[in-house]
Amino acid sequence: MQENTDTPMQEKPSTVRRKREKAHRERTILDAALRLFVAKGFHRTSASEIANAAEVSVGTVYFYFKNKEALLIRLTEEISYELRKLVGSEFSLSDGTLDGFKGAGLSFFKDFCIPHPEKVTLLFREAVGHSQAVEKARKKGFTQLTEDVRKAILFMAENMDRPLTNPESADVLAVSIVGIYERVAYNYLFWKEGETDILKVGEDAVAFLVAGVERFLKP
Amino acid sequence: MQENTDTPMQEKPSTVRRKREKAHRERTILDAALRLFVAKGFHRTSASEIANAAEVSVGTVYFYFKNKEALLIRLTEEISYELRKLVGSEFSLSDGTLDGFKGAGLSFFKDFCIPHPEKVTLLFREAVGHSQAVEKARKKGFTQLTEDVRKAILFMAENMDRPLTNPESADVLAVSIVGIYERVAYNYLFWKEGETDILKVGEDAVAFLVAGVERFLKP
Amino acid sequence: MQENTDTPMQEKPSTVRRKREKAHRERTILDAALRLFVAKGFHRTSASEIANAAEVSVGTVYFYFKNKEALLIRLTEEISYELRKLVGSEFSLSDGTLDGFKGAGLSFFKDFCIPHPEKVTLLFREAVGHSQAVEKARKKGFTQLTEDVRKAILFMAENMDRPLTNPESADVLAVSIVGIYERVAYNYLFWKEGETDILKVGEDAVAFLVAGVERFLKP
Amino acid sequence: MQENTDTPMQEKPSTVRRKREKAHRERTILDAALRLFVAKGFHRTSASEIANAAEVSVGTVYFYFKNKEALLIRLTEEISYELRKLVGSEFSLSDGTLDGFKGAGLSFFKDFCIPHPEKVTLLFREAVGHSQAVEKARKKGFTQLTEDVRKAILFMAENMDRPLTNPESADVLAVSIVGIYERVAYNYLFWKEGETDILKVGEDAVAFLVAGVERFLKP
DNA sequence: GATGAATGAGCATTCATTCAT
DNA sequence: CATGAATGAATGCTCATTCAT
Repeated sequence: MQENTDTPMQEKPSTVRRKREKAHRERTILDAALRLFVAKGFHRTSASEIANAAEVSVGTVYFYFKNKEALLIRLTEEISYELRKLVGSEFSLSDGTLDGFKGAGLSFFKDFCIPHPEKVTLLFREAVGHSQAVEKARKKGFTQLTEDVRKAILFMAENMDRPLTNPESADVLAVSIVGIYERVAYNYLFWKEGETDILKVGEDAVAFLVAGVERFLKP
Repeated sequence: MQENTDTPMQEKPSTVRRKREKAHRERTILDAALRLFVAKGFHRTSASEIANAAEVSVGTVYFYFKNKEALLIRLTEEISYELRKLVGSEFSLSDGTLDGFKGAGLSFFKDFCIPHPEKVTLLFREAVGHSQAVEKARKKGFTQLTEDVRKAILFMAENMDRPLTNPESADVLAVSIVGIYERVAYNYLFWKEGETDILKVGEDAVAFLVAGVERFLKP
Repeated sequence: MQENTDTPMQEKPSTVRRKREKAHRERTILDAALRLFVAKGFHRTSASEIANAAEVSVGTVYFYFKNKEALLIRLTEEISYELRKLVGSEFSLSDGTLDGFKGAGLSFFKDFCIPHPEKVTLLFREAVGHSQAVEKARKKGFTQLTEDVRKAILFMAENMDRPLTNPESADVLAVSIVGIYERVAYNYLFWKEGETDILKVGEDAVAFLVAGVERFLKP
Repeated sequence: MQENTDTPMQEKPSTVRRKREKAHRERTILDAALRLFVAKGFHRTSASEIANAAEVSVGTVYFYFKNKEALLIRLTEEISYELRKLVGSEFSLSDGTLDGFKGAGLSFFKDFCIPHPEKVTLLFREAVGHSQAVEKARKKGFTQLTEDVRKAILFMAENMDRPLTNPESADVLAVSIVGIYERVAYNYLFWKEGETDILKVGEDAVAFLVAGVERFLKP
């Protein structure tokens, strides 16, 4: 049993590979679960179906995840995080101008909804109406996203030197904006029969919400 | 064979009572189901629990409703209809002014969310993420409500002699507004820890959305 | 309330009508049950389906028949009786000659199977494998029919002055003959794909069984 | 990486044992089901009763068999196959003589009915009058058995140099013979009160049917 | 006699989860 | 770590039967 003494604390190569494989397995399972949850619904998807789709055994699914719900929670968290990172980075990229704010909004439609409709479905449909644990994750995701939007409004207001008439209103505005994103995305992505230009729709929605925000900024 | 010629086609008293009782049973079952679905979630509510809560037998539940899903669909339809009637009547009461529009919006919070939080929960949480049949009912409810809002915008625009810069945008505005209502209601009713003055919040939300609408009206 | 005194013991006209109507109702229900049992199977036919088909209420079905099983038993008995009467009368019509015996056999195919395939189905398929009570009726029907055949054999033997080599064998012959009728009918009526001339088949079967019987007659 | 080259493709001992255990479980369940179906009837036997009798859990029953019906179908198939193998082997053992033909017939009573009355019951009573799937299996079993008998007749005819007067009649003869076996077995095994010597009965039945067959052979 | 709403025992089936191998 | 057979609680739903009207 020789230890690699040159680089202490360094993990054994085999351990590294193990970790990579482990991460890979986890990913595969999560991807399969996402696909199935969206296609058939959480309740109509059984653990063994997920296992099949991921080409592992049921036991393996339960080795990586405590239970089926844990998969949904994990997906909810991941997607929430992804969305936040995307929108958040857009906001921080923006220089606190109205245009930057608009850009971030459009990015939601362009860079999230269009390339990842299944993630929209999971967040806005499949994660809804489950146990407290799932609801907690969903709430956390929405709350953080709302908080990001709220801060962006505040930052923009400060940057533009047009403070909010009532700073407390920022929260309502943020919640409203998230509500707009949510419903507009779901509506035009899944409920509209005719092919809609989601980007055109997104532009209108963003114009609408920006005007709403301006209403709360001092002149 | 004497016929009651005064009131031809009048049903026998006993038949009338039967019908009333029948309608009453249905109501009782629906009410019990609503209560349980909201309290425990649709899936964690069993048919026999509903029967118990309604003080009837399981068989009776299934005599009045094809299956458990039918209860959820029926509740979704009923609540959607109720909401539409409320908001719609407010809109039609409004005389096509911005104030009328605002009033209708506030009414949603004041006359629907506050007195019937359980209906909000059913519509915005429990009815989500189920079979196609439920989704269809949910879609229909939202679509009709959206349509009402859209027409209200158009009517207001015409009445104020400030036509929409782009009439096609009315749909996006309506969808956005519904999204605001939905998320604001859910957020402040169920997710906010501190006691929030939902009416205050509603006022801000309405001010926000009205400003958004004005942005699309020609000056 | 005048009584018709001319013909004492005569039933009141209204009572007569009642009886006729009662018998009619019963018939209608039995016919509906037969149709449904054959089409869907006994277990897959519900009492209310029978009621619907007979255009009466479930309660009425249960007024005339103790339970669903009673319908099956009654049908089994009726059809057994009908079959016996037909075959039996043919046998008694026959003058104790081989030709008479053959004629009775052919009559089974010609006058029973072809005009009433549904009765064949009930007797040979639907009445099988149920409760003891049904099995008892089925057994009785078969036993009596077998007994008729046995007596016909004995009568013919006597009449032809060719006694059975072993009189006790008559029973086995009769059972065998009934078995032939049963399976040949069922096979060619329901299991053969191609259109078979059931009468041609019947002739062969009868020739077969008559030869078998002759084997047991002294020369 | 050493390969066991002596016995390539040999399975691991544990795998082999697993397979044997699996087969054993299946057998145990089937045996329990057969016993119960015959004793109580298919419909009056519940899945959990089968599980109890087989000393496994309900889930295990459903792990091995799609549903309760699948058990009945499987039993029908197995018993049909067994019967065919027995009778078929007897026929093929027979050298195409009448005696061989008789022997095969007697074997049905001696080697099948007497040692396995429960199988007779399943085939001739419990498998009757169920869904299309069961009927299909039953039909297949009977059809194949009939076909075996038909071929035996033809073979015998050829071997004895006494061709059939009408070759097409062979099918009717075979069907008739199967009918005789079926009803004679069921009658004397389950319907006769007095203890009957089934072998004596079988001899008479076989004598009867052989005479019937001879009637169709040219002299 | 006729009705049909109400009953509730009964059952097939599913599926999340575990654990011996 | 991976497997997949085994578990059994849980539940939706049916339907024969009753009985008040």
